[in-house]
Amino acid sequence: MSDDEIASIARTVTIQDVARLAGVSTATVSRALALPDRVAEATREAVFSAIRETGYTPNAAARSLRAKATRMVLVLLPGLGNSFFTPVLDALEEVFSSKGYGVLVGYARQSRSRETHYARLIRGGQVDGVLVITGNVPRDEEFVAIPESVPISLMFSDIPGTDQFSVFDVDNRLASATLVRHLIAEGHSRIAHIVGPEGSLESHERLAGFRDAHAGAGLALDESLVWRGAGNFDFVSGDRAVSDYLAAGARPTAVFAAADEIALGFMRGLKNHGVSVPGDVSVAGFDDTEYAEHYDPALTTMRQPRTELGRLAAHDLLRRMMAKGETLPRTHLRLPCELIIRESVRRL
Amino acid sequence: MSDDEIASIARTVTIQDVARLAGVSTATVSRALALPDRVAEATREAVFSAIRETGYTPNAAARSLRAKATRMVLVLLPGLGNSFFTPVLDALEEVFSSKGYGVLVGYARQSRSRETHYARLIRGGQVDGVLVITGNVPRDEEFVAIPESVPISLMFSDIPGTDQFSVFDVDNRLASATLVRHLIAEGHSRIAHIVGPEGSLESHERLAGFRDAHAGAGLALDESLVWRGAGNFDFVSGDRAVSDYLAAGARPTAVFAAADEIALGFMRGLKNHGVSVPGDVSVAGFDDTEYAEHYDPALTTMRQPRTELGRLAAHDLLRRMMAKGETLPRTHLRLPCELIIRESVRRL
DNA sequence: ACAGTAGATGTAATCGATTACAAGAATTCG
DNA sequence: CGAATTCTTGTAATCGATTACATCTACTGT
Repeated sequence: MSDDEIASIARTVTIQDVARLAGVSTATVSRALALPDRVAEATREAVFSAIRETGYTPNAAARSLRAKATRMVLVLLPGLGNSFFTPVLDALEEVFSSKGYGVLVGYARQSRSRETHYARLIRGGQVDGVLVITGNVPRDEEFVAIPESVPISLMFSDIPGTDQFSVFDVDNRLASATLVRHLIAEGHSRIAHIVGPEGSLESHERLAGFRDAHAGAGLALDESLVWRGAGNFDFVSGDRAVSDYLAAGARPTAVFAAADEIALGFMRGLKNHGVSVPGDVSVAGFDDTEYAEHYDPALTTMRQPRTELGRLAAHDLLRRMMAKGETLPRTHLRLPCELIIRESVRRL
Repeated sequence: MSDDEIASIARTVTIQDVARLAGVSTATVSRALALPDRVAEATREAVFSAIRETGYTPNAAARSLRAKATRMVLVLLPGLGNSFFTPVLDALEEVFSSKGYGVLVGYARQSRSRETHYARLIRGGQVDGVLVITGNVPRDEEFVAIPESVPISLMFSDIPGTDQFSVFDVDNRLASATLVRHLIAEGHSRIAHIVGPEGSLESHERLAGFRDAHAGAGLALDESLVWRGAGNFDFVSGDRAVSDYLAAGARPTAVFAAADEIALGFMRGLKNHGVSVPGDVSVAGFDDTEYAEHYDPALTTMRQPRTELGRLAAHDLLRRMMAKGETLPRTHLRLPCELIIRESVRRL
């Protein structure tokens, strides 16, 4: 006990202190830690005992400086507001921390200074790798390019026109079409779509899939049933779409929202106007977030394999970070989505 | 453009490169950056121009080594499964990143190796401060004490018997009693409580508040209406409590769940058995997470000021980290909760 | 018994930025 | 005009760990 107490009060313990106590050089201490079988049994024990006695922990900054690696990855999210991201972050933390990497989170909300902050982090060598989730790669005020030595991967959204980054996503267009085809198969022919936020590639792709399904079924698409104006993948945007529904001349029998949160907000708003789901109108979402299953009514949706994609992206990034020097060819992994049928869609 | 390209391809730029290009010493470059008015106008411009040309960004590890500070804070959460934490993390990231600090997230799920990992991070000087949200301070395999030089604050849950850390929380007992008093005021006298996970201080306090309210109102408490067995603050635990409800001899007219997620899971489970809320039974939660408002029926609950508590805790930690050397007296901040009345509780 | 080899350990350079100290240049003032 | 003061800049030590290289010891085989 007194040992521990001393250790916690004394000035930070360095490798010098350990070396002195063990009666060896700092090189030997370092080796005992990094390559235990390259030091003699007795020495090793002396070193470990000294380490225990002093409570020594190597200084990360010194190690990083020498090794040119920080064992940190930066995960950039658009914010945590949407529960879509939580299992992703969960999976990432799981994999990275199990390999001894720290996970730095950054929210890439629309803020210039914040973007600069994160660009600096990357260019300052503070992180060994970056995962950009549904967003853009940060640039600093001088728009200086990110060094290629730091591997960057994108998740859930590609950046068109670049071949520079690895991508882990799903085929939003195909998944969207599959879902809408299901609605059609259930007997719906007047289907509306609450489009996701403008400027988002996923929104665009899902809308394309919505059109594909109509075309594939030889169904005419009423353009007045394409409801734009969602500011985000959130409740509020869904709630706002209620007015589109109420204003529609001939009301749709089914509504496909570009995301679960939008669908939930929409259904809640509908309820306030006495419209029942799926009695009066069927509703489907996209993502299969945790709340989709537990909402009342439980939501029919497309499941994105978020946890799996997170794990795979993490392992891929790990591989790249290890491959010091050579740059591996970019990975583009697309995992299939799965149609989850629940209560919010009724057969006509 | 060619400049940027060269900068991104060349080996990492150091202060030496900038000094050489600007025709000054590294000391001058460093000063131009840190104390601009201590270098001559002309020199400063030469330095900045060289920095721009090379795309130089100071190496964080080198700076940390010298400065003995990393400008990183560690935020330990029990996991992100519960949406309770997202606004907290949001607020923390907001404050810290605006002050140039990076936020490292760690999930303190029950895992020995993970705990060791984070304890090492702290002891290795990799972070300047720590925020432990609803959990314990990590210890490594040797249980060596955390150095006192790293400020640590706790959020939402105190660790009884310690005076070592600052705490930012609410009076769970009082808030719980207030909520239950509201139920009583609405005419309920048979009230059940779905107790939170065992071993959690908040669970314990909320149960105490539940009892206080009964005692205060001179109401006898039927111990068979204290439902334990929740594994966590989650849907599943709420769903599990449905069997307690169904098995109850004389059914309660209101149920107070120790957390919103539990309440939501409980209501969803009830629905599957044809029990309606608030028609057949009233339900109240605790926390006021985002979904409480948007659920159907919208949930009556106690709001914890999560964002505000997050901001205040962040600023306090920032102050402590700046105060290099002296240790400031610990802060214990309690913010009041607010009763949010919605649809899930019916007047009897 | 001795050259050759393997094993263990120490010496010192190195990573990149910061900063105390020194020194030189420019300015002020009596 | 010379001394004192202020500005500006450079030199070199420093932060703590890693590692190439050198050195020394202890075996091995003939």
